[in-house]
Amino acid sequence: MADIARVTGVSPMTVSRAFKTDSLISKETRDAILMAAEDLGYVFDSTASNLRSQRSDFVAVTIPSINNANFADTVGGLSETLATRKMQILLGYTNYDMQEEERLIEQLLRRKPQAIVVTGGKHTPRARKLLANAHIPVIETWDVPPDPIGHFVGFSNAGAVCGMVDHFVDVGYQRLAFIGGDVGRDTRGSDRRNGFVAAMNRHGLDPSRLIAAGPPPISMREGANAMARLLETLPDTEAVICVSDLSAFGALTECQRRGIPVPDGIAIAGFGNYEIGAISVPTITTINAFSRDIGEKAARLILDLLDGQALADNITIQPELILRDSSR
Amino acid sequence: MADIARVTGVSPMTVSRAFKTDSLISKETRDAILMAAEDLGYVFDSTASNLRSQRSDFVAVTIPSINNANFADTVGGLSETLATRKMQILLGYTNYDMQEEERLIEQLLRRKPQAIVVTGGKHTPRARKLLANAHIPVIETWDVPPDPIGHFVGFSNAGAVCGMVDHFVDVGYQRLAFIGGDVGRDTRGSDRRNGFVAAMNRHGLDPSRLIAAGPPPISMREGANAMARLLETLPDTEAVICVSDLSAFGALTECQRRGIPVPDGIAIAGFGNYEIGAISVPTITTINAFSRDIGEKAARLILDLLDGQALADNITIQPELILRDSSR
DNA sequence: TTGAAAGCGCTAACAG
DNA sequence: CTGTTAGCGCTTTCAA
Repeated sequence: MADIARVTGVSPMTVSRAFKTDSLISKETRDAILMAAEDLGYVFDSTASNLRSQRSDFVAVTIPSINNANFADTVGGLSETLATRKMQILLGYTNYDMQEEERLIEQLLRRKPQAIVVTGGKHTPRARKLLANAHIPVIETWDVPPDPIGHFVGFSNAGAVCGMVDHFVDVGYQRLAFIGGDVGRDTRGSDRRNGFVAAMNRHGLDPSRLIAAGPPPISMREGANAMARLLETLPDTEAVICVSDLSAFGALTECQRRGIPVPDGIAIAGFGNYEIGAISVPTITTINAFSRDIGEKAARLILDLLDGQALADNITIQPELILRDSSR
Repeated sequence: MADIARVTGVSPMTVSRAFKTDSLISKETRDAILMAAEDLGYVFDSTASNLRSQRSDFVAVTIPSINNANFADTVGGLSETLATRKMQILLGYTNYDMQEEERLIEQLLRRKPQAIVVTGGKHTPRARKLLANAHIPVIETWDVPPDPIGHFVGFSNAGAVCGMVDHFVDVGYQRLAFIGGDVGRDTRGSDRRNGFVAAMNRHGLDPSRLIAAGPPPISMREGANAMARLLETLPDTEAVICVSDLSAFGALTECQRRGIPVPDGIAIAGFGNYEIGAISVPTITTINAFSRDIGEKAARLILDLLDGQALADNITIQPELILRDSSR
């Protein structure tokens, strides 16, 4: 900026002003400065700007995995909405691990983000403390935390699966199974499994047909392997709910390889409304959790909180059951 | 740090040293400082650190879309390899748009990253200038640029598809088609299409069976729609190569809906070795471009360049043809 | 092994 | 509309 100021014959402060859209500065001065900047190959230094003004334009976001269309949609919604205010996302992956999440949160907070968005409502005690002490908006997503740290934008994973079980029982299925990950790591998957068990108990049905397909996330292949185990150990199962559409599709392919018709031989459902479930043959019954909406609403909430005009602290999403050809 | 220094009875400089792993400081002093820091809820300020030391721990990365398993794998490889040196990724999405890429590159460079990784070898002139002037390692990926800005880690998209056409012609297919996006936006997709046309011409076959399925990226649904058009307008097509496994799977489902057997009625191939092609029924012939390797190798190249000990400027990947059940 | 002084590049605050 | 001064929180540099 000093160089530009020298070339243009103004003070560094005026150069600084020329790069802000709002500040009052004459058009000619600004044009001359911007031209000189381009000439000199000047690149604005956000680091110095952030340090001096004590406000970054970062929003920190942690997701379990970058390679998941649902979380990608949430990040997309966040990113696009925050871009309207020139805020940038600082993204980290926890790999479905709370310890890793803690490390990541600590690292991200060092950048002094304006807000932080985390996935899920369960964290290590230290992570909770770090978030609470950061004195910035904290948004938990993809869950309805029993004890929110700050704010949340999410839905009940257990409740959503309960609704699906209710529907399946309604249309006459009795021997239902659930394919998910190993318990204890992916808390959203565990919550879905818990919702399955609770709903089965409520209906007086056997809740023990649970297949654990390995550590989350469960791939298509693991869904297929789980379906193979299910068909071999509990061949009278009438319908199976999978923790995601990806594992549900894997399960479907296993049936196709074995010549078992879906849904007449066995019904299959997934979770997450991934594109594959809408186009596979047969299409797959699923639950739409409005991934992109979660991101957009979280971003809007952040902007409102920063403006001091948030209407609500929390946003609860109503997931939608989508009935397709893989079930009756 | 001043607060911690006061509490601990040392100078701020000593506190600073306590947070570096290497620096020489007595064990007792460091322990006391770290304990005081935890007590006070101190969070290290990377912004100030970066400004003073004039080096960030950022590597900037631009990808066309976050919601793409191939690019996600590349970012995963980058991220994990760079994490070994405590470097963090600053990620941006271009949405397959060179103008947007230019804006993004400008924004990312303001953070003074240590290196920048971009997808593809085509950029606006201004973006090229910005990258060249940044005086940091620039890595182009997923392509073999005719005129590299700095370094590249990639493969020839055209060459990979050429190899696939050669194989198809070898095994007896003659009337081949290509399903891709509209020309002009996604340059990797266009390159694949060009590779198809070149190879067909080389074999003296008709290269005009080209279906444009809309602006990239092409979804499963768009692949299905394109296949419907292909079957209606050019029903004697023997095999179709799709720009990605996702569109290939969509095309496959369209055949299934119409009762057309694959590969006996028509053969289908994709690109990218997505999980879906390995598990669908039938499995889908594809090209493995080693997405994750691209990221890992780019990261390793960056680390070597920063250490001043890079063995090679560029890394050319050899894509691998994977023959599966969707083709003869 | 520790400390003192200076300053990274920008902008808040105030003055004109 | 423009300029001056000071300082954000750290680390480089030099000294002890």
